[in-house]
Amino acid sequence: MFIISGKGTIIEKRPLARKLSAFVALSDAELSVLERLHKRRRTFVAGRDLVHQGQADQAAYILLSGWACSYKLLHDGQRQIVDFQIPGDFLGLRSVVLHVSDHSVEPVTDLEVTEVFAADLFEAFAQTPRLATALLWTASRDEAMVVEHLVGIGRRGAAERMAHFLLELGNRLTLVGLGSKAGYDCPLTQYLIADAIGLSAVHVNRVLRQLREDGLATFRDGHVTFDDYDKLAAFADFETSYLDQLGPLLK
Amino acid sequence: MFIISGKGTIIEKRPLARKLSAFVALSDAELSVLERLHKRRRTFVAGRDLVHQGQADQAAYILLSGWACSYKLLHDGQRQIVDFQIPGDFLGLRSVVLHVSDHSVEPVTDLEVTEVFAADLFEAFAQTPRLATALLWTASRDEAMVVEHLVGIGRRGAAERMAHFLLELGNRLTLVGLGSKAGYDCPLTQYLIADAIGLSAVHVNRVLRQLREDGLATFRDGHVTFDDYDKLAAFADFETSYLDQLGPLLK
DNA sequence: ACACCGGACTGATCGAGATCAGTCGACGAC
DNA sequence: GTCGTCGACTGATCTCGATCAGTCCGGTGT
Repeated sequence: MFIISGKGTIIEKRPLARKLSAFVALSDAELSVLERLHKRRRTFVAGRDLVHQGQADQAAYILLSGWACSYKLLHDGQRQIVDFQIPGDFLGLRSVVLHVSDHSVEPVTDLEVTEVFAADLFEAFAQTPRLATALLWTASRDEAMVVEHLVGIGRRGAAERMAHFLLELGNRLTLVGLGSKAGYDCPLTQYLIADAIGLSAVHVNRVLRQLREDGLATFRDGHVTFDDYDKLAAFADFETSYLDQLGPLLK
Repeated sequence: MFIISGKGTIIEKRPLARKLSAFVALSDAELSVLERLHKRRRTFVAGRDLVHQGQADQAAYILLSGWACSYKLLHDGQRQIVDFQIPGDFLGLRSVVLHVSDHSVEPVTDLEVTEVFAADLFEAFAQTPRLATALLWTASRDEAMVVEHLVGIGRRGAAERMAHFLLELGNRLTLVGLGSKAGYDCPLTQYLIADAIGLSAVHVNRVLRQLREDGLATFRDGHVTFDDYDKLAAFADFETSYLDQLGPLLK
């Protein structure tokens, strides 16, 4: 095990730093402020909620390893998964600002996170405004993703939706070193995907089969393979600009 | 014409101040910083886009009067309206942070706005951090609305979706003095509503008829009437908490 | 006075995806 | 070893909402 001493090592070990570094050249000072947020390490086991809809909570989390999902429950028991979180993502940032969580967060796999209290976060912002801007940028990017998700559910057919979903996840994972244009490991079940893209689990299965038979992508045994990345991207009308746009204030 | 001299008058004339004042007691100093943002008044005519998808722009707008909508276009010409903006709302705030707009904004009616450059906004934030927090709160609330919208399209049936849509708009309009539990004026066409809630215009019409015949709500001649507010809210499973939650840092 | 247009509205038909009702294989508990 | 469970997978049927193809009405321009 290494002691974190240099910039490179931090970026390697901290997916959040790595993600931000893809867009801003953060100074050593800024990286170390970021590093100091990672004080309180916690772990969660798969399936037990971190955050409950309606819960008043004061802490956000930075995801270090594992996958989570944020979702909303309807009165009739249906649920809509709003987004999945992967290493480097924040959990429950909006809950902190709005004081009460409007959604729940559940680990998909076992998780490692660092807990960040609102106060620590605001203090870090005060010390390094560029960091605050970088996080505002992350939040805006998250919102853009939700909007894109909305468009998908509202207007795209099931197969395009699925293709778009797989591509977006791939893109995000690549950014933190967990994926490539060839594919990525993916611990999601077909039920989880169904709840995310607004299909029934049955139909998810059929659509996956279709993508497989058309030679576009394969999802099997916890691994997504892009059989023909470009064809898949064309099929899904996948536009990456909402994902990898630089913040103007960060250049 | 009046000269704005007192707090009451500003709140009356500025829907944004009114909206924020429903959640934070802004001081006279804060209100006047807010007022000073309203320098550059502009008007737009219905139908001509303010912001184009893919456009690099530096200014955001505060809506003073009229309605707008933000939408995304798909390659095949379909569009998904992400949200409608009413007086007191920001237009294109996310575009400023991400540098490039990921969506377009079109006036539904003629508009009066004030144009705010990013620099002015950040300067105002530096002067009064509470104002920055208040706007962060607005942005979070907008995101919560998009999420709720996502849940609606993903999981609610057409009629509930419509009911929820009408109720949410009513709630938002009430906050700026343009609506009540009885109803509100609404310049939207059935085509616009269709593009927003992910239905065809034909089906919007049928669903509106159903709500009318069931004695829940009537939308006719540019006016929405809540015939039975409570029954409608129960039908739509309408939860207001995501709309009127206080920010904890603002109390 | 007439043509034209946009928005509300409607009936008939079609189709994507939900739902129902299963099978099958892997794996952990006892 | 077998029971129970969970996820992947499939065929048959049903249904919600899309699509097609109109009508009707109230402007507005000529």
